[in-house]
Amino acid sequence: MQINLSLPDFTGVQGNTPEVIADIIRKAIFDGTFKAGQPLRQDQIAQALKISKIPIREALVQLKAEGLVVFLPNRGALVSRLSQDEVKEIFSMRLALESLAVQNAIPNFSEADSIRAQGILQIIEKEKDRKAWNDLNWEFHEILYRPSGMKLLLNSIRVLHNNVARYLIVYLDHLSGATASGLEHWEILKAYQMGDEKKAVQFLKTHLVNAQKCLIGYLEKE
Amino acid sequence: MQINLSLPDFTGVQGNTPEVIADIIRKAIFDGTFKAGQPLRQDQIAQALKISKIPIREALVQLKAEGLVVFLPNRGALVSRLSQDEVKEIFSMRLALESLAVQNAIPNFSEADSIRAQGILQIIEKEKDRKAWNDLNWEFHEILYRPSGMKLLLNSIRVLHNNVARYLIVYLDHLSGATASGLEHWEILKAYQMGDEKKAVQFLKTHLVNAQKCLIGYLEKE
DNA sequence: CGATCTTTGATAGTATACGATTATACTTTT
DNA sequence: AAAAGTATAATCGTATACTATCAAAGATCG
Repeated sequence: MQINLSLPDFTGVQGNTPEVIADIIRKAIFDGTFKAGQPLRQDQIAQALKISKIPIREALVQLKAEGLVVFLPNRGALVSRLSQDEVKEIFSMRLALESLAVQNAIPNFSEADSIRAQGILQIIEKEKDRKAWNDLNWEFHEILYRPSGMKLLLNSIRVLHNNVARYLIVYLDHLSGATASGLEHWEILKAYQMGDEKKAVQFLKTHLVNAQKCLIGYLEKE
Repeated sequence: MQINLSLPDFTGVQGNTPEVIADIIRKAIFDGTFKAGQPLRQDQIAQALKISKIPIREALVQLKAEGLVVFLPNRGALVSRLSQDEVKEIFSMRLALESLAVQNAIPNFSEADSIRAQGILQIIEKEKDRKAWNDLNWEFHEILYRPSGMKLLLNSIRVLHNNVARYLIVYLDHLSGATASGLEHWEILKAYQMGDEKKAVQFLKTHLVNAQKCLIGYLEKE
């Protein structure tokens, strides 16, 4: 069976192939091309991208390490499913790590950062497309954390964020919660502008707890 | 050139091959067979293990995701080096995540856990071999964190721990610091036994800060 | 008619082979 | 003799080809 699998035409893109492939598959998981629990057929992806399986496999191993994919023995890779407990765990970890980032970022948070963050918050309110909304959402949070200068930390946060964001993008009508989320964003930003670590962490916590509730609620209905 | 690379003879071991290979290479990095900065020649490892390169590469990708290995374009994989900033970052992340684990573990910490932990602390004091010492050290910490029931968290902690532990094992005369470390271990355990989260976290912090000092001191001499 | 065995197709996993890139050693030229 | 250029070797990265494994459909037997 030849499933019509549309993946971006990648012709001699920069950088090493497995990384590029991993990006493509990661995005496909985000936009719902690959749904949770779905098998990722190596031959099929290889055909769609017009390359061999080897770099695909390496990309899948990378995604496995990020938690987006699981391997079953002799049955290949699937898009991972999160249990409720795992979701709670991820949000707990995010809170711990993002609080750390906030504390280290605020002292270095510049006027330029502040302006960029405001700009994003203004755009995001009007954004209807879920995927684009999520990209902007991450961009905002990245502006908050990057001034910490902690690259490893930022990367870990990104991985955790991705793991829950993909559900919010694909499965939820998040736009209902988006306005609340937007208010929380402004609160966090205000705390940043006042250099108030404690408040920033506190609003971050509210923000994460609400997102968690939203996702857990969905998982319960399943 | 045929380097005499001795890796364990792996003959039809259980589980999927790349994982097993990753274990072998990981251990080789810990015991100094592969030193920081050293290139990991795929053909060479493949020969030593009597398999092809493909599973080796997948193992290396896995280790890359764990931060133990970096890939340079067309130059293959190297054992990664940590900068001072990265070391500090890792210890900060460890503190954040291990504190979280402590808080979630203490309510579920059983009498059996307590006895096992004591046993390990008694053995570890007499252990001279660095590698064995480290294994016991991790085993102790795992007993402290596992009752949290948070598997993803535990895994993240393990990865971070590994990243700094390999320096402590291979490059440092850690036995000088081992006695201090031993005392800190007992303090943490006592706090656990009393169910005192705050104290446990506090002693954990001391423990990590001291380990960090030790490692930073070494890196400065380099 | 139902349960178990067998066969067959699909897919994962691995080895081999090859092209591309980079490092090294040697030669040549100034 | 030093520098530059070229040839050679080593190694990475990927494609192709093969084998092992699993799942499902059909066949055989009770």
